[in-house]
Amino acid sequence: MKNRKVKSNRAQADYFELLVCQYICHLYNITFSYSKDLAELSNKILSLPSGTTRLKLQNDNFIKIQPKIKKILDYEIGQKGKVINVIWVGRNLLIETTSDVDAEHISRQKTRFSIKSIANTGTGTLKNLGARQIKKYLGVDFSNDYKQMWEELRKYLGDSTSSQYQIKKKVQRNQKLLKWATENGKKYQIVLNELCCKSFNSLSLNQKIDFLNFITDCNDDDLYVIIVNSIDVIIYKPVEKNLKLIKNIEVRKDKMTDVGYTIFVDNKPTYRVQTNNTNGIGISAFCQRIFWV
DNA sequence: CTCACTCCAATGAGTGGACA
DNA sequence: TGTCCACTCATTGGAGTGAG
Repeated sequence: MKNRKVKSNRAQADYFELLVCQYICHLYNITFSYSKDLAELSNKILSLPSGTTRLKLQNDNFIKIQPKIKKILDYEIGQKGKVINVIWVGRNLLIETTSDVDAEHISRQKTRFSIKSIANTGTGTLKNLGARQIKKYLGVDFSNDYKQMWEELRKYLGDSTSSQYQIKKKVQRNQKLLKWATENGKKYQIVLNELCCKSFNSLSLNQKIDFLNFITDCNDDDLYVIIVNSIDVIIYKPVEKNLKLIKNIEVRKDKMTDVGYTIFVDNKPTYRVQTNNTNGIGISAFCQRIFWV
């Protein structure tokens, strides 16, 4: 898997989600209606570099979580009645929920799963905030800086007419241009990081709690998060992370980096925040990604 | 020197607005 | 009304680092 040109691929995550759907259908005698998607995704993965290894990884990870899924559902069936339907949520409800697979019970209640299948170590991205969420929760409007970054890049290239898309392609193809754009973009990452860091600390405690509850998607009582990587399977219910009796939440700058900071909850480092461009430094929109510490 | 962990980079895909 | 593309949000991989 070393030296791969294509790093990650959505198809792998989609394939994994469908394996879980298929398994739940099999457990409770429900017709699996995504066979065609599963076959197409399998072919897509096989066509990528190290395709066989990628597919094997998903299959191996899947085997590890089977008993865990069954255990959860057997418990939930006791509460909500038998499972009558399985829905592949995928990325259809991106804003509304982080659930990937929903099992629907006869009572119409649901048990939902957010599933992450990771090759090595780590727990995956908890949340990725675009400009809209950054403005909503932190009150930081970075749109003028973003415009300015592009103006500087256009000025350097002497191109004020091409679309951003065209410029992006041009820069990606040329190492010298890419280097310049990256260096220019980094300045803005640092500025945005600083702004967000300051803004967070000036929020009221309730605003901070709202923000963190949004990050963890912990208002959904039916949701389970399952993370499987090379060393173990991690399962938790986000709702159990709901912040109630919290006295202090604050942000401290990481020692190591100027595009990240750490959110401390009652003096315990809990979340790591990373300020980046989403699709290449200096040539794409800004975002913040949140990880477990 | 090795390996685990941290930081962050770069991809795919959905959505909706602009504009023909 | 169809096409393009900017923007948003999700995913995982790889380079770098430091403990042993």
